[in-house]
Amino acid sequence: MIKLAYAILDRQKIELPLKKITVKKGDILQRKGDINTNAYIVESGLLRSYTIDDKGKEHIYMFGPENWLVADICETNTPCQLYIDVIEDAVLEVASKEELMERGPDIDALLRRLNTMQARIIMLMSSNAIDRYEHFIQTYPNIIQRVPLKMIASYLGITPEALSRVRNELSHRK
Amino acid sequence: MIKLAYAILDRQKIELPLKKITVKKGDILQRKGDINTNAYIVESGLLRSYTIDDKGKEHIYMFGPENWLVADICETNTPCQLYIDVIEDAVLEVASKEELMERGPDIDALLRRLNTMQARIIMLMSSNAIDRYEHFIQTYPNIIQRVPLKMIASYLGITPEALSRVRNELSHRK
DNA sequence: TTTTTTTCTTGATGTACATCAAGGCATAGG
DNA sequence: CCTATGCCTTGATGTACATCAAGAAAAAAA
Repeated sequence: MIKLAYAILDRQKIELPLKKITVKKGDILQRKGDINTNAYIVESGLLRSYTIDDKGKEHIYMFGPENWLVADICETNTPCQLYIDVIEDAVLEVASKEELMERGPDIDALLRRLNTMQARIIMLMSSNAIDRYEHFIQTYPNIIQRVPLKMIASYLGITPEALSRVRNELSHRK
Repeated sequence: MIKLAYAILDRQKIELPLKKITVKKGDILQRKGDINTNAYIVESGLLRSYTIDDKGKEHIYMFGPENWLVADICETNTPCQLYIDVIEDAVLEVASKEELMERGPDIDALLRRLNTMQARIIMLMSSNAIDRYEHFIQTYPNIIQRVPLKMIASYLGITPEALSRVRNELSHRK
Protein backbone atom coordinates (compact mmCIF):
# COMPACT_ATOMS: atom_id res chain seq x y z
CA MET A 1 0.00 0.00 0.00
CA ILE A 2 1.25 3.42 -0.86
CA LYS A 3 1.80 5.55 2.16
CA LEU A 4 2.64 9.11 1.26
CA ALA A 5 3.36 11.63 -1.41
CA TYR A 6 4.90 14.98 -1.99
CA ALA A 7 2.47 17.49 -0.67
CA ILE A 8 2.36 21.05 0.37
CA LEU A 9 2.06 21.20 4.10
CA ASP A 10 -0.98 22.67 5.70
CA ARG A 11 0.51 24.11 8.86
CA GLN A 12 -2.79 24.21 10.66
CA LYS A 13 -3.06 20.46 10.72
CA ILE A 14 0.02 19.93 12.82
CA GLU A 15 -0.78 18.91 16.34
CA LEU A 16 2.24 17.15 17.76
CA PRO A 17 5.82 18.37 17.69
CA LEU A 18 8.07 16.46 15.32
CA LYS A 19 11.72 15.69 15.59
CA LYS A 20 13.69 18.60 14.18
CA ILE A 21 17.08 18.40 12.48
CA THR A 22 19.58 20.79 10.93
CA VAL A 23 21.31 19.75 7.72
CA LYS A 24 24.06 21.28 5.64
CA LYS A 25 24.41 21.99 1.93
CA GLY A 26 25.51 18.82 0.20
CA ASP A 27 24.09 16.39 2.74
CA ILE A 28 22.30 13.44 1.22
CA LEU A 29 19.08 12.55 3.03
CA GLN A 30 17.92 9.64 0.92
CA ARG A 31 19.36 7.48 -1.82
CA LYS A 32 17.57 5.63 -4.59
CA GLY A 33 16.92 2.13 -3.33
CA ASP A 34 16.53 3.01 0.33
CA ILE A 35 13.47 1.52 1.96
CA ASN A 36 10.98 2.92 4.46
CA THR A 37 12.36 6.40 4.11
CA ASN A 38 11.24 9.44 6.05
CA ALA A 39 9.27 12.47 5.03
CA TYR A 40 10.82 15.91 5.49
CA ILE A 41 9.00 19.13 6.17
CA VAL A 42 11.19 22.06 5.13
CA GLU A 43 11.16 24.80 7.74
CA SER A 44 13.96 26.81 6.15
CA GLY A 45 16.48 26.15 3.40
CA LEU A 46 16.09 24.22 0.17
CA LEU A 47 16.05 20.53 -0.77
CA ARG A 48 15.83 18.78 -4.10
CA SER A 49 14.78 15.31 -5.17
CA TYR A 50 16.15 13.69 -8.29
CA THR A 51 16.97 10.49 -10.11
CA ILE A 52 20.16 9.41 -11.82
CA ASP A 53 19.65 7.52 -15.06
CA ASP A 54 21.69 4.64 -16.52
CA LYS A 55 24.08 7.12 -18.17
CA GLY A 56 24.77 8.80 -14.84
CA LYS A 57 22.75 11.86 -15.69
CA GLU A 58 20.76 13.64 -12.99
CA HIS A 59 17.12 14.58 -13.50
CA ILE A 60 15.62 16.88 -10.89
CA TYR A 61 12.13 15.81 -10.00
CA MET A 62 11.24 18.64 -7.62
CA PHE A 63 12.62 21.43 -5.52
CA GLY A 64 11.65 21.65 -1.87
CA PRO A 65 11.62 25.22 -0.54
CA GLU A 66 10.16 26.46 2.74
CA ASN A 67 6.92 24.84 3.88
CA TRP A 68 7.14 21.97 1.43
CA LEU A 69 6.85 18.38 2.37
CA VAL A 70 9.42 16.30 0.61
CA ALA A 71 9.04 12.55 0.47
CA ASP A 72 9.22 9.75 -2.03
CA ILE A 73 6.03 8.16 -3.21
CA CYS A 74 6.75 4.51 -2.70
CA GLU A 75 5.21 1.50 -1.12
CA THR A 76 6.14 0.19 2.31
CA ASN A 77 9.16 -2.09 2.21
CA THR A 78 9.93 -1.39 -1.41
CA PRO A 79 12.96 0.59 -2.63
CA CYS A 80 12.32 4.26 -3.33
CA GLN A 81 13.06 5.85 -6.69
CA LEU A 82 14.54 9.21 -5.73
CA TYR A 83 17.56 10.80 -4.18
CA ILE A 84 16.99 13.71 -1.82
CA ASP A 85 19.75 16.14 -0.92
CA VAL A 86 20.34 19.57 0.51
CA ILE A 87 20.90 22.60 -1.75
CA GLU A 88 20.88 25.24 1.00
CA ASP A 89 21.52 24.67 4.71
CA ALA A 90 18.16 23.70 6.09
CA VAL A 91 16.09 23.07 9.18
CA LEU A 92 13.74 20.15 8.73
CA GLU A 93 11.06 18.35 10.61
CA VAL A 94 11.35 14.63 10.19
CA ALA A 95 8.52 12.15 10.34
CA SER A 96 7.97 8.61 9.27
CA LYS A 97 5.30 8.42 6.62
CA GLU A 98 3.12 6.48 9.02
CA GLU A 99 3.23 9.30 11.54
CA LEU A 100 2.09 11.77 8.93
CA MET A 101 -0.68 9.54 7.70
CA GLU A 102 -2.01 9.22 11.20
CA ARG A 103 -2.58 12.95 11.36
CA GLY A 104 -4.77 12.66 8.33
CA PRO A 105 -3.57 13.61 4.88
CA ASP A 106 -4.24 17.02 3.43
CA ILE A 107 -6.53 16.29 0.50
CA ASP A 108 -6.40 19.76 -0.87
CA ALA A 109 -2.61 19.66 -0.90
CA LEU A 110 -2.65 16.30 -2.68
CA LEU A 111 -4.95 17.69 -5.34
CA ARG A 112 -2.82 20.76 -5.78
CA ARG A 113 0.19 18.51 -6.22
CA LEU A 114 -1.65 16.47 -8.83
CA ASN A 115 -2.52 19.66 -10.64
CA THR A 116 1.12 20.76 -10.69
CA MET A 117 2.21 17.40 -12.02
CA GLN A 118 -0.47 17.43 -14.70
CA ALA A 119 0.80 20.80 -15.92
CA ARG A 120 4.37 19.50 -15.91
CA ILE A 121 3.52 16.42 -17.95
CA ILE A 122 1.70 18.50 -20.52
CA MET A 123 4.64 20.88 -20.65
CA LEU A 124 7.18 18.10 -21.11
CA MET A 125 5.16 16.66 -23.97
CA SER A 126 4.36 19.82 -25.85
CA SER A 127 6.83 22.61 -25.13
CA ASN A 128 10.24 23.46 -26.49
CA ALA A 129 13.14 24.68 -24.36
CA ILE A 130 12.19 28.35 -24.48
CA ASP A 131 8.58 27.78 -23.44
CA ARG A 132 9.66 25.48 -20.64
CA TYR A 133 11.99 28.07 -19.23
CA GLU A 134 9.40 30.83 -19.42
CA HIS A 135 6.88 28.59 -17.72
CA PHE A 136 9.39 27.84 -14.99
CA ILE A 137 10.26 31.45 -14.21
CA GLN A 138 6.57 32.24 -13.92
CA THR A 139 5.83 29.30 -11.67
CA TYR A 140 8.93 29.45 -9.45
CA PRO A 141 10.22 33.03 -9.60
CA ASN A 142 11.98 32.82 -6.26
CA ILE A 143 13.76 29.52 -6.89
CA ILE A 144 15.68 30.90 -9.84
CA GLN A 145 18.02 33.07 -7.81
CA ARG A 146 18.73 30.29 -5.36
CA VAL A 147 19.91 27.39 -7.50
CA PRO A 148 22.62 27.06 -10.13
CA LEU A 149 21.41 27.25 -13.71
CA LYS A 150 22.39 23.67 -14.36
CA MET A 151 19.81 22.48 -11.82
CA ILE A 152 17.09 24.45 -13.53
CA ALA A 153 18.16 22.86 -16.79
CA SER A 154 17.94 19.46 -15.16
CA TYR A 155 14.43 20.23 -13.91
CA LEU A 156 13.37 21.34 -17.38
CA GLY A 157 14.80 18.26 -19.03
CA ILE A 158 17.44 20.06 -21.09
CA THR A 159 21.22 20.54 -20.84
CA PRO A 160 22.90 23.52 -19.15
CA GLU A 161 24.33 24.53 -22.51
CA ALA A 162 20.89 24.59 -24.08
CA LEU A 163 19.49 26.66 -21.22
CA SER A 164 22.36 29.10 -21.50
CA ARG A 165 21.51 29.62 -25.15
CA VAL A 166 17.83 30.00 -24.34
CA ARG A 167 18.58 32.80 -21.90
CA ASN A 168 20.81 34.43 -24.47
CA GLU A 169 18.04 34.26 -27.03
CA LEU A 170 15.49 35.70 -24.63
CA SER A 171 17.67 38.64 -23.61
CA HIS A 172 18.36 39.49 -27.25
CA ARG A 173 14.65 39.61 -28.02
CA LYS A 174 14.07 42.58 -25.78
CA MET B 1 -10.23 25.42 -4.08
CA ILE B 2 -9.37 22.38 -6.11
CA LYS B 3 -12.16 19.89 -6.06
CA LEU B 4 -11.19 16.64 -7.70
CA ALA B 5 -8.60 14.71 -9.55
CA TYR B 6 -8.17 11.72 -11.74
CA ALA B 7 -8.34 8.77 -9.44
CA ILE B 8 -8.87 5.07 -9.61
CA LEU B 9 -12.26 4.25 -8.27
CA ASP B 10 -12.64 2.14 -5.21
CA ARG B 11 -15.91 0.38 -5.97
CA GLN B 12 -16.59 -0.43 -2.34
CA LYS B 13 -17.02 3.21 -1.45
CA ILE B 14 -20.02 3.74 -3.65
CA GLU B 15 -23.19 4.11 -1.68
CA LEU B 16 -25.68 5.97 -3.81
CA PRO B 17 -26.58 5.22 -7.43
CA LEU B 18 -25.26 7.77 -9.91
CA LYS B 19 -26.76 8.95 -13.14
CA LYS B 20 -25.71 6.55 -15.89
CA ILE B 21 -25.19 7.45 -19.54
CA THR B 22 -24.25 5.66 -22.74
CA VAL B 23 -21.90 7.42 -25.14
CA LYS B 24 -20.62 6.57 -28.60
CA LYS B 25 -17.16 6.53 -30.13
CA GLY B 26 -16.22 10.05 -31.17
CA ASP B 27 -18.47 11.84 -28.69
CA ILE B 28 -16.80 14.75 -26.95
CA LEU B 29 -17.58 14.94 -23.24
CA GLN B 30 -15.58 17.98 -22.31
CA ARG B 31 -13.68 20.72 -24.11
CA LYS B 32 -10.74 22.76 -22.94
CA GLY B 33 -12.08 25.90 -21.34
CA ASP B 34 -15.34 24.41 -20.06
CA ILE B 35 -16.06 25.24 -16.45
CA ASN B 36 -17.48 23.18 -13.60
CA THR B 37 -17.18 19.96 -15.58
CA ASN B 38 -18.32 16.54 -14.45
CA ALA B 39 -16.39 13.50 -13.40
CA TYR B 40 -16.92 10.24 -15.30
CA ILE B 41 -16.61 6.76 -13.93
CA VAL B 42 -15.99 4.32 -16.77
CA GLU B 43 -18.10 1.21 -16.44
CA SER B 44 -17.26 -0.15 -19.88
CA GLY B 45 -15.55 1.25 -22.95
CA LEU B 46 -12.61 3.60 -23.21
CA LEU B 47 -12.13 7.35 -22.84
CA ARG B 48 -9.14 9.58 -23.33
CA SER B 49 -8.19 13.01 -22.08
CA TYR B 50 -5.87 15.28 -24.01
CA THR B 51 -4.77 18.80 -24.82
CA ILE B 52 -4.30 20.51 -28.14
CA ASP B 53 -1.30 22.82 -28.34
CA ASP B 54 -0.91 26.11 -30.22
CA LYS B 55 0.15 24.21 -33.37
CA GLY B 56 -3.01 22.13 -33.31
CA LYS B 57 -1.22 19.02 -32.15
CA GLU B 58 -2.91 16.61 -29.75
CA HIS B 59 -1.17 15.35 -26.63
CA ILE B 60 -2.88 12.50 -24.82
CA TYR B 61 -2.75 12.98 -21.09
CA MET B 62 -4.39 9.73 -20.03
CA PHE B 63 -6.48 6.81 -21.17
CA GLY B 64 -9.60 5.91 -19.20
CA PRO B 65 -10.40 2.19 -19.37
CA GLU B 66 -12.91 0.25 -17.25
CA ASN B 67 -13.14 1.29 -13.59
CA TRP B 68 -11.24 4.51 -14.04
CA LEU B 69 -12.44 7.83 -12.89
CA VAL B 70 -11.83 10.48 -15.49
CA ALA B 71 -12.01 14.14 -14.56
CA ASP B 72 -10.02 17.28 -15.00
CA ILE B 73 -8.09 18.63 -12.08
CA CYS B 74 -9.22 22.21 -11.98
CA GLU B 75 -10.58 24.73 -9.59
CA THR B 76 -14.24 25.58 -9.22
CA ASN B 77 -15.37 28.20 -11.71
CA THR B 78 -12.11 28.19 -13.62
CA PRO B 79 -11.70 26.82 -17.16
CA CYS B 80 -10.41 23.25 -17.40
CA GLN B 81 -7.31 22.33 -19.34
CA LEU B 82 -8.27 19.07 -21.00
CA TYR B 83 -10.52 17.63 -23.66
CA ILE B 84 -12.22 14.32 -22.90
CA ASP B 85 -13.66 12.15 -25.64
CA VAL B 86 -14.80 8.61 -26.33
CA ILE B 87 -12.50 6.08 -28.03
CA GLU B 88 -14.77 3.04 -27.62
CA ASP B 89 -18.55 3.10 -27.05
CA ALA B 90 -18.89 3.41 -23.31
CA VAL B 91 -21.23 3.27 -20.36
CA LEU B 92 -20.41 5.93 -17.78
CA GLU B 93 -21.55 7.05 -14.42
CA VAL B 94 -21.67 10.81 -14.19
CA ALA B 95 -21.21 12.87 -11.07
CA SER B 96 -20.41 16.43 -10.25
CA LYS B 97 -17.11 16.71 -8.52
CA GLU B 98 -18.87 17.93 -5.42
CA GLU B 99 -20.96 14.77 -5.27
CA LEU B 100 -17.86 12.64 -5.39
CA MET B 101 -16.07 14.66 -2.75
CA GLU B 102 -18.99 14.22 -0.41
CA ARG B 103 -18.51 10.48 -0.49
CA GLY B 104 -15.00 10.98 0.72
CA PRO B 105 -12.02 10.77 -1.58
CA ASP B 106 -10.01 7.60 -1.95
CA ILE B 107 -6.63 8.54 -0.53
CA ASP B 108 -4.97 5.38 -1.64
CA ALA B 109 -6.14 5.95 -5.18
CA LEU B 110 -4.86 9.51 -5.13
CA LEU B 111 -1.46 8.33 -3.99
CA ARG B 112 -1.36 5.65 -6.63
CA ARG B 113 -2.17 8.27 -9.21
CA LEU B 114 0.63 10.49 -7.93
CA ASN B 115 2.99 7.56 -8.16
CA THR B 116 2.02 6.92 -11.79
CA MET B 117 2.51 10.57 -12.65
CA GLN B 118 5.89 10.66 -10.92
CA ALA B 119 7.03 7.72 -13.02
CA ARG B 120 5.73 9.39 -16.18
CA ILE B 121 7.56 12.64 -15.48
CA ILE B 122 10.81 10.80 -14.87
CA MET B 123 10.27 8.83 -18.06
CA LEU B 124 9.56 11.93 -20.14
CA MET B 125 12.74 13.57 -18.85
CA SER B 126 15.13 10.67 -19.18
CA SER B 127 13.99 8.08 -21.70
CA ASN B 128 14.29 7.84 -25.46
CA ALA B 129 11.49 6.67 -27.74
CA ILE B 130 12.32 2.97 -27.48
CA ASP B 131 12.42 2.94 -23.68
CA ARG B 132 9.17 4.89 -23.50
CA TYR B 133 7.41 2.40 -25.69
CA GLU B 134 8.72 -0.58 -23.75
CA HIS B 135 7.64 1.05 -20.52
CA PHE B 136 4.19 1.66 -21.96
CA ILE B 137 3.58 -1.91 -23.12
CA GLN B 138 4.57 -3.15 -19.69
CA THR B 139 2.35 -0.70 -17.85
CA TYR B 140 -0.70 -0.82 -20.14
CA PRO B 141 -0.54 -4.17 -21.98
CA ASN B 142 -4.29 -4.29 -22.64
CA ILE B 143 -4.62 -0.74 -23.97
CA ILE B 144 -2.28 -1.40 -26.87
CA GLN B 145 -4.68 -3.57 -28.82
CA ARG B 146 -7.53 -1.15 -28.32
CA VAL B 147 -6.22 2.17 -29.59
CA PRO B 148 -4.61 3.24 -32.86
CA LEU B 149 -0.84 3.51 -32.80
CA LYS B 150 -0.93 7.21 -33.32
CA MET B 151 -2.66 7.66 -29.97
CA ILE B 152 0.02 5.68 -28.21
CA ALA B 153 2.58 7.89 -29.93
CA SER B 154 0.71 10.92 -28.69
CA TYR B 155 0.72 9.56 -25.13
CA LEU B 156 4.45 8.89 -25.35
CA GLY B 157 5.21 12.34 -26.68
CA ILE B 158 6.54 11.20 -30.07
CA THR B 159 5.16 11.16 -33.62
CA PRO B 160 3.37 8.16 -35.18
CA GLU B 161 6.21 7.85 -37.69
CA ALA B 162 8.78 7.63 -34.93
CA LEU B 163 6.74 5.00 -33.10
CA SER B 164 6.37 2.98 -36.28
CA ARG B 165 10.14 2.93 -36.64
CA VAL B 166 10.57 1.99 -32.99
CA ARG B 167 8.35 -1.05 -33.42
CA ASN B 168 10.23 -2.00 -36.55
CA GLU B 169 13.51 -1.75 -34.68
CA LEU B 170 12.22 -3.83 -31.77
CA SER B 171 10.88 -6.61 -33.99
CA HIS B 172 14.18 -6.82 -35.86
CA ARG B 173 16.13 -7.24 -32.61
CA LYS B 174 14.52 -10.59 -31.83
C1' DT C 1 -20.30 -4.06 -53.31
C1' DT C 2 -17.67 0.40 -54.24
C1' DT C 3 -15.99 4.56 -52.30
C1' DT C 4 -14.07 7.18 -48.79
C1' DT C 5 -11.52 7.77 -44.79
C1' DT C 6 -8.25 6.34 -41.54
C1' DT C 7 -4.15 3.91 -40.32
C1' DC C 8 0.37 2.46 -40.82
C1' DT C 9 4.64 2.39 -43.10
C1' DT C 10 8.83 3.97 -45.59
C1' DG C 11 11.98 7.35 -47.53
C1' DA C 12 14.11 12.05 -47.88
C1' DT C 13 15.15 16.01 -45.54
C1' DG C 14 15.11 19.38 -41.63
C1' DT C 15 15.96 20.95 -36.97
C1' DA C 16 16.15 21.39 -32.01
C1' DC C 17 18.77 19.99 -28.78
C1' DA C 18 22.77 16.97 -27.12
C1' DT C 19 27.49 16.18 -26.88
C1' DC C 20 32.26 17.41 -26.84
C1' DA C 21 35.71 20.73 -25.98
C1' DA C 22 37.81 24.86 -24.31
C1' DG C 23 38.17 29.34 -22.00
C1' DG C 24 36.71 32.96 -18.56
C1' DC C 25 34.88 33.98 -14.01
C1' DA C 26 33.70 33.30 -9.93
C1' DT C 27 33.85 31.07 -5.24
C1' DA C 28 35.86 28.13 -1.72
C1' DG C 29 39.62 25.85 0.60
C1' DG C 30 44.23 25.39 1.93
C1' DC D 1 47.34 34.92 -0.69
C1' DC D 2 47.26 31.39 -4.39
C1' DT D 3 45.18 27.28 -6.26
C1' DA D 4 41.48 24.28 -7.14
C1' DT D 5 36.95 23.41 -8.11
C1' DG D 6 32.58 24.51 -9.88
C1' DC D 7 29.75 27.44 -12.86
C1' DC D 8 28.55 29.66 -17.11
C1' DT D 9 29.27 30.57 -21.80
C1' DT D 10 30.45 29.89 -26.75
C1' DG D 11 31.68 27.24 -30.84
C1' DA D 12 31.86 22.94 -33.70
C1' DT D 13 29.81 18.81 -34.60
C1' DG D 14 26.56 14.85 -33.91
C1' DT D 15 22.08 12.66 -33.56
C1' DA D 16 17.40 11.45 -32.31
C1' DC D 17 13.36 12.63 -33.59
C1' DA D 18 10.20 15.84 -36.38
C1' DT D 19 8.39 17.08 -40.62
C1' DC D 20 6.94 16.43 -45.29
C1' DA D 21 5.40 13.44 -48.80
C1' DA D 22 3.57 9.37 -50.89
C1' DG D 23 1.71 4.83 -51.17
C1' DA D 24 -0.38 0.35 -49.36
C1' DA D 25 -3.60 -1.77 -46.42
C1' DA D 26 -7.36 -1.78 -43.47
C1' DA D 27 -11.65 0.01 -41.70
C1' DA D 28 -15.72 2.65 -42.13
C1' DA D 29 -19.23 4.65 -44.82
C1' DA D 30 -22.19 4.84 -48.60
